[in-house]
Amino acid sequence: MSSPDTLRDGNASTRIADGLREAILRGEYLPGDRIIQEDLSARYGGSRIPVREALRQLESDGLVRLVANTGAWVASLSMAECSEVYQTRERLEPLLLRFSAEHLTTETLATLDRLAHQMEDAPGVEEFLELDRRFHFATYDSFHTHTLGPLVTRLWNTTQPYRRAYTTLVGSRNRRIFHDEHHMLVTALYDGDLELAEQILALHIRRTRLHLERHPELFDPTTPPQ
Amino acid sequence: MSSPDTLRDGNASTRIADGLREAILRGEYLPGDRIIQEDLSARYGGSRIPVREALRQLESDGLVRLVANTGAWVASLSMAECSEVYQTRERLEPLLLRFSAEHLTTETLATLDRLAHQMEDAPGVEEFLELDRRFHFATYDSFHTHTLGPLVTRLWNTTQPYRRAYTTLVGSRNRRIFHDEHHMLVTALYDGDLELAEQILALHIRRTRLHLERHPELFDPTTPPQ
DNA sequence: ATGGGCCATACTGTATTCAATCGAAACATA
DNA sequence: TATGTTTCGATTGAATACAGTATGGCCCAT
Repeated sequence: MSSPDTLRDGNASTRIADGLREAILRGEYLPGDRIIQEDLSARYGGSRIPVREALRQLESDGLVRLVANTGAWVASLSMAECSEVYQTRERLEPLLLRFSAEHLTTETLATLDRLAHQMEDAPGVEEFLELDRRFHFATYDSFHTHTLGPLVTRLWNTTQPYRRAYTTLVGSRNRRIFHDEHHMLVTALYDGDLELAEQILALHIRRTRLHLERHPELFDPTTPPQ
Repeated sequence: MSSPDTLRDGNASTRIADGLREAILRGEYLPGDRIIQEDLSARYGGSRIPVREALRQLESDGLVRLVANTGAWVASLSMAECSEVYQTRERLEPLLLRFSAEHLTTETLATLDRLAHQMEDAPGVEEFLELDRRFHFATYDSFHTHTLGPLVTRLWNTTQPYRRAYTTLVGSRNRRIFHDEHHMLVTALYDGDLELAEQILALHIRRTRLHLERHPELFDPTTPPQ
């Protein structure tokens, strides 16, 4: 859905925002890490002005927390907040899936099937996460959206560190049902049964949330300071 | 949900972003209007630096469209995009209502009832829009959310100009059912029937969307230039 | 007239510079 | 020792100044 490290847009702030976003998603920065403007200037080149604009952007994206006159941190979620995001996804993504599925081509279906199988052999956490993301976004890509697509992307982004932490923690245990759900989703899409596809996806997201909720130790314990 | 013209945060960019956001919501700027950085500097004081940061913020909020090296415009929606927002709301707001309704107090219920009745006597478009917004956000306010509340606020904000245009166009025709739905919602909340309340709200949003879709002339006809 | 190319102008993008603020460590005091 | 206070360094916030880019109008050729 997003083309990474494309140097699109001449301007530096977009380049920096994209770079930092990818770095956060890659896990290069962790939730709670302090972000120093000067460091980003040095890393991406340029002065602090475009860095500041980039940070504003990422704040609105929910990836960075800014406090006036104090600094910036990589956003962190409490378990309740993460659950909220997942419950939001549970309502939104089935709708996006429905929109997109109406325009699904056989090539895309083949791709989905391939991705679902590749995931079963994913050697490590990073490959697993990457393939999972590509799988789901492939189911959404057939519909050109203005609001829903970016919204869903945002919800995936803010929770990415916790998916990584969880996947790292539990290894490949419990993955069987995860893969099965993917295959069931592909089958439902293949059959053109959108109602069923929506339900499978909702359950898939819900089950993942319930698994995450079994591990409060992964999350920020602090009550967000309002 | 947001406290307007509170001079919170010492920093200028937040102040400017809040000011411009409110101005757009008040209809002082219309979709498609060009925004000149220097004008905002003059209007809100300060240099262009915080103005630029504010514009980045509002871009992520979906209220402003930025094109590199070219300029900024108040965001405009095609009818399809507006419909998409409404369909998104149709899925999200019932969830938020459910979360919030669990903590609803009798005072809030009384407020809701009062707002629903006040709306019936709203003398003009602005009062009507304002009361409608206050009514719905009052149903959501009892739950302190991290993601869902701001998301819903955002969806309301981006479609605000079109609600205003529609309301202005049709006057007070067809409003009866609108008020009835509000009263039904209050009753369902009063009875503690969350399932029903969710359904009423979803239908309320859906019916509004269908009404809007009868007036394509209100929307931006252009295909967004990618 | 009409279409294409060139230039001026207005605006945006960014670097440099200085001012304001926060937080932590050192110090004083009870 | 515990607690309040002061100072100082690090970092953020913002203004000015300059560089880069797009756009609209003008001129000229057809």
